[in-house]
Amino acid sequence: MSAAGARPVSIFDVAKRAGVSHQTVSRVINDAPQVADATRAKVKAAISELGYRPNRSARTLAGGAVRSVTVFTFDTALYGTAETLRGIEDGAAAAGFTVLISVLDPDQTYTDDDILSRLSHDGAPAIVIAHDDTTTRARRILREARPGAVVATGDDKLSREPDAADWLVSLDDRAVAERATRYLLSMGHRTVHYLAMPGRARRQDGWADALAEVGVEAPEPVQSGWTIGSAAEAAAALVADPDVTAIMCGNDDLAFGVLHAAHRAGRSIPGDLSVVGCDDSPLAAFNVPPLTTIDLDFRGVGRGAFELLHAKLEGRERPRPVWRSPELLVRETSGPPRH
Amino acid sequence: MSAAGARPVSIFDVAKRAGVSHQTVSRVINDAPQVADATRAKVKAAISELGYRPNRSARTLAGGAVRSVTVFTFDTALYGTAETLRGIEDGAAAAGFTVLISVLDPDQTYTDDDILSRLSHDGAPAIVIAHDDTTTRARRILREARPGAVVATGDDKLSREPDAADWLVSLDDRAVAERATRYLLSMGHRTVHYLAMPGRARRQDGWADALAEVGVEAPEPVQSGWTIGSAAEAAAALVADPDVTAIMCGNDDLAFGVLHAAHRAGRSIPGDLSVVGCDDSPLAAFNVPPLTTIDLDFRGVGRGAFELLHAKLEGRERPRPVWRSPELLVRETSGPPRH
DNA sequence: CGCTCGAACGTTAGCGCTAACGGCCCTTTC
DNA sequence: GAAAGGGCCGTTAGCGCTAACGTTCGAGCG
Repeated sequence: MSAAGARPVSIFDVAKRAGVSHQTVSRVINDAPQVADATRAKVKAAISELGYRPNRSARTLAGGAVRSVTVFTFDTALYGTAETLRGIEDGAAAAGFTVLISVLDPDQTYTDDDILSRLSHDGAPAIVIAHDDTTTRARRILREARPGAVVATGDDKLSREPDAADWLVSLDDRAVAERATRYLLSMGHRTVHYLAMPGRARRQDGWADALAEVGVEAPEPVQSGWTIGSAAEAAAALVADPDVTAIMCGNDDLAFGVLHAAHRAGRSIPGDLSVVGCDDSPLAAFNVPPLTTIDLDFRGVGRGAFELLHAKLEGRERPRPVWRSPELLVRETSGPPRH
Repeated sequence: MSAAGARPVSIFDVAKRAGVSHQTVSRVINDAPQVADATRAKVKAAISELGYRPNRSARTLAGGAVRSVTVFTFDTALYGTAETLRGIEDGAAAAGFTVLISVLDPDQTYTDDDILSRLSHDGAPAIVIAHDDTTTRARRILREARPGAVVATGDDKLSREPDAADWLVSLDDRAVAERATRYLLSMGHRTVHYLAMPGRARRQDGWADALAEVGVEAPEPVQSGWTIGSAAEAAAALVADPDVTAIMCGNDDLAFGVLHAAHRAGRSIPGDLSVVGCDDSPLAAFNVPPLTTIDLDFRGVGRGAFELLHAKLEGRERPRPVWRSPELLVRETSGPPRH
């Protein structure tokens, strides 16, 4: 244990104590072969006696294996991004990686340089959780600068790019929204309205596709912001309309906003109005009434994103996805229309 | 702009281009005085022409000013910790700091070395968001190793330590819970029950103190986990008891769990049962019915934590707190008891 | 007019680590 | 029994930056 203030113990201190060269110590801490067992044991003993811990900056500088990722996101507090981040952290911790966070303000415009200088060094690996325009732009900038070391999650409009398979880790948001919409249609609703969050274009596509399939013209989607309050406001007119019997929401938070607005408008759930969310956030199952939604494994996606990045860095094959597949959870905010 | 794959531009490349020494470039990027305006301009031009961006690892290694913080937390997805993290990130970004995340698993036991080796280098600064035993332990380990560079938020049992003022950034959780309990008492409830989350001992203290003030013996607090589900389960017996008319919850998530359990038990809110949360999470205002709770400015606390750390690193005075003071928000889950 | 002094730079020496290479010694092989 | 081959370890040279000290040169002074 190095005393506070004193110069931290370095690889040379360990080397002297163990009676070997500093390079041998380096070999031991990097699990390199070519070290005799006896020597290895001696070095490890010296390491723990002195409380030596490698300096990550020095390792990075000296050009060893990469051991950090920078995660770009626009909000660490939203359920989806928070869980994705958590998944990334899980994977990173298991691999001995350090995770750096860089939060991008959606209302700000960043230059290429603004984005790139947030990396710990030129060409450092990054994961972008892209759900809005700002993060999508950041993703493009980063990928241009370092195609081999940047992956992304999310489902913005640009995920349709041809090479997306190479760097995108994502659930099939289109299919997910399509399934939920079909479910509502199957309950007998004439049509389904859509409350859209910023970005996430593919969910909206899925909703539109499901309607097109049965020959129903899609009503104009209603645009909401990311907050519950903005959803309640955006949905006010929708819930006031007695002809509206089913609303599909971009995510659970928006659905809670709709539920709130519906309550204020005096409409009963699910009798007058069916509401379906997306994400299965922690509250969905415990809301009163419990929210019908789709379980999305964001944490798994985050882990998958890290693993893809890790594989790319080590030149390995793309690993197989490891997340749960989405599942429609029918609870108590949806049902057949009354009339 | 450095081409992908090619060696990134260094301070020497800039120096050559500008016709100065590398040290002059260093002075320019560090805003040091002693550089003629004309030279400074020349160097800045070279920097932008070449797309030079300083290597953070090299700067750290060379012993320049500290430019990163490691944040220790046990869950990045919980509302309180997520918002605190966000506040830290805000402050850090403004000061040009890099934020590293280190998530600690509450179910795991870490050695001193496990914790310390998560820092980017020996003695790197850290902020601990301490709400449970694991993070509290981490806080102690880190502070012992580097008292000058570790601050914490949260309100665990150990925040009563004598020197806490020096490193703790925290809301007065005791007063907050006391105020909420007093409010319930003032509505005519004979007593108030408490649903406790892990850690956060001071909130429980505040509740107990409020009861003691009016000479009511505090009922046994009910212990919950962090999840809404665990709260619903833990509160099942409580809500089934018709003598229980008011429950104070450790945070909003627990309150949602109680609301859910109460609904299942067929008790009406707030007629049969008053429920008060704590945190004012985004959903509280939009829940049906809207949740009575206390607004806590976690983001402000996070910013305050970063600013305290920053001040310590630069040897400045402790800055004044900058967060909103807590406020009781009486909404629709609380009221006078029916009988 | 020589001197001091300070502004404005340059030079040198590390920070702690890894890569690359070199050297020693003990086997193995024909 | 000499050559070839490895296993094991040491030496050297950086990575990109900053700290500390040196140097130059012109202004200001008596």
